[in-house]
Amino acid sequence: MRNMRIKDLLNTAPSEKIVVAEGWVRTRRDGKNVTFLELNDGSSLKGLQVVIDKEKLNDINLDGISTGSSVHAEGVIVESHGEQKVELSLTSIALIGECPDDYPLQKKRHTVEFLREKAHLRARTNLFGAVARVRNTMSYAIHSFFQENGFVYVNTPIITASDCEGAGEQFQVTTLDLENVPKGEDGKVDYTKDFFGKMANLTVSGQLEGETYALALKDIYTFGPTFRAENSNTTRHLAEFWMVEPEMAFTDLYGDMEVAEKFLKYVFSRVLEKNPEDMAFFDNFVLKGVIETLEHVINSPFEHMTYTDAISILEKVNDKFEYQVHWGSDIQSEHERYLTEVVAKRPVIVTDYPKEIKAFYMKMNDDGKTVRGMDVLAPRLGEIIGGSEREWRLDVLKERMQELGLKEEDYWWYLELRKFGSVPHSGFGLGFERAVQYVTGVQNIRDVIPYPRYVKSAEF
RNA sequence: UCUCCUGUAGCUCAGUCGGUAGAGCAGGUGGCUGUUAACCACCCUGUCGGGGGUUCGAAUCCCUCCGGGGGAGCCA
Repeated sequence: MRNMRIKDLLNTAPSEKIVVAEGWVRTRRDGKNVTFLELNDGSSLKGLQVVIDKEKLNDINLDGISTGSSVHAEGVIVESHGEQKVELSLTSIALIGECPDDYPLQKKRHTVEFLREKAHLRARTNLFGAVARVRNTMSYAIHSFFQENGFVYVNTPIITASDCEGAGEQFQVTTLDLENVPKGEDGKVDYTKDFFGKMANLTVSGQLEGETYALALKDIYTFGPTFRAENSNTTRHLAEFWMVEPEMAFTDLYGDMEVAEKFLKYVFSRVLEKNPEDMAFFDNFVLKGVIETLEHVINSPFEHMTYTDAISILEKVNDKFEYQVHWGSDIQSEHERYLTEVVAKRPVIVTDYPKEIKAFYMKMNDDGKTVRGMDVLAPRLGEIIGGSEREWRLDVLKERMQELGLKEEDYWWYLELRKFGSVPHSGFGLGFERAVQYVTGVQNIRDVIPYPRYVKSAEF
C-alpha cells in the first residue's frame, strides 16, 4: 500500500489515527524542546509542518535530518498553533536518505540561472515544482479540450524525409559514418547508403501530415515534440519544444479563429481552477498581476483586425518604433506589443497577411495579394498562435509553389490531397512552452521545460 | 548571428580615486517555552572566471579567451 501524499495530509481533519508522511525536508528549525520540520513531496506547493516534542520523545534521533534529506515520519494530524491549519505531531521518524552539506539547494532564494545548472534538482524548489504542476495541468487540458470537442489525437512522425514548409533549420538524422561519408561520382553525399535511403531530418512541424488525417477524420490534433536547429539565443526559443497543432476539415479561417480563442481560454481557465496555490505563488514571486491578466484574457473577446488595418494603426505612430512599418513589412515584437498592450489591451488576432511574408500553403485571397493567415498575439508575449486556412485548390497551390521555387515532386502526397476529394480546411500551431511561459509569467523559456535544449546546451 | 550587460566565499551580492577582500545566507558550536526561508552569540569559508599586459602596487585600468544574462533578428 502507498502512503498518503502531503497534499492530502494537509486536507486531513485532526484525528487520533497514526499517519505516515514521507518527503524531503525543506527546512528545520530547532528550539530547546521543540523541533520543526517542513516536509514537501512535490504534491503541493505547501509542505507539511512536522512538530517534534523532544521532551515527550526523549530519545528521538534527529541526526542527519537536514535540508534536502528524505524522511519517513509517523504521527497524528493535529490542529496547528501556527499559521497553517494542520500539522503532524510526531511519534517516530526515520531518515531515508541523508543530504550532505554540499547540497546545492539551500533554504534561500536562488537565481534561475544557477538552478538551470542544477536541472536534475531544481524540481525540488517551489518555483520549478509549481511550473511542473502547471505544465501538467495545461498538457491535460489541451487533450481534454480537443477530446471533449471530438478531435482525434494523431501522432505525426518525428523523423521526416521531406523538408516541408522550410519552417527553419532542421536537425539531420543519419546512421552514416561521419568520419567516412559515402560519396557519389558527383562528389556529393550518397544518401542511398543512409538508413532511410534518403536524407532525413527531425520534424519542424506535424502540420502537413496532420492535414492528411484531417482530410479523413475531419478534426484532428497533434501534440508532440518539434525540433529547430536555428542559432537563436532568446528567452522564447528552444531547439526542442512541444507543439500543439489542430487541423479541421470543412473549416474556414473564421472557424479556425473561433477554435483558437476557445482553446486558449479553456486551457487558461483550467489552470486557474486546478492550481490556485501555484498561481498565487507566480503572482507573488514571479510576475505581479499574472492571475488578473489571465482572467482578463478569459473574459474578454479577442480583438480582430486585418494586417492592412494593423499597419495603418502602426504607421500613425511610426516614430515610436525602432523599426518603421509599411504595408508589406513584417510585424515585429515591438509592434505586436503596441497592438496588444496599447491599442487593444487584450489578445489580438491579425489576419490576411501579404503572401510574401507567409508560408506557401496559406489560402490565397481574391485580391491576389494577401493570404488567409492569422496570428494570435498576446500582451507581454507576442505571437502565441499562428494559423491559417490552407490552400485547398490544386491549381492555385501549384502556382504558389512555382512562384516560390518549390519542387512538386517533394510535395507529391501533399498535392494529391488536393487532387482527391479536396476540401477547405484550416488549422493552427501553439508553442506549448510559450503558453506555459504566458500562464506562469516565467521569463525564460528554458525554465518551463524540465531539460531545455538550445544552442551549445544539451546537458542532462 | 548582431548588440549591450555581467563573472568576487557553497549561494546572493557589496567592494568609492588602483593601496592588497567584506556582508547576509548556508555550514559548525553554544543559547532560546511553538517556530514559519525563526531568532541571538561566536567560529569557519577565497586561484576576485582563465591567460597576458600597464603599474612601486590590479578585484579595480587595457588586451584576449571562456562562461552566464538581457535585447534584436528568425520564429512557435
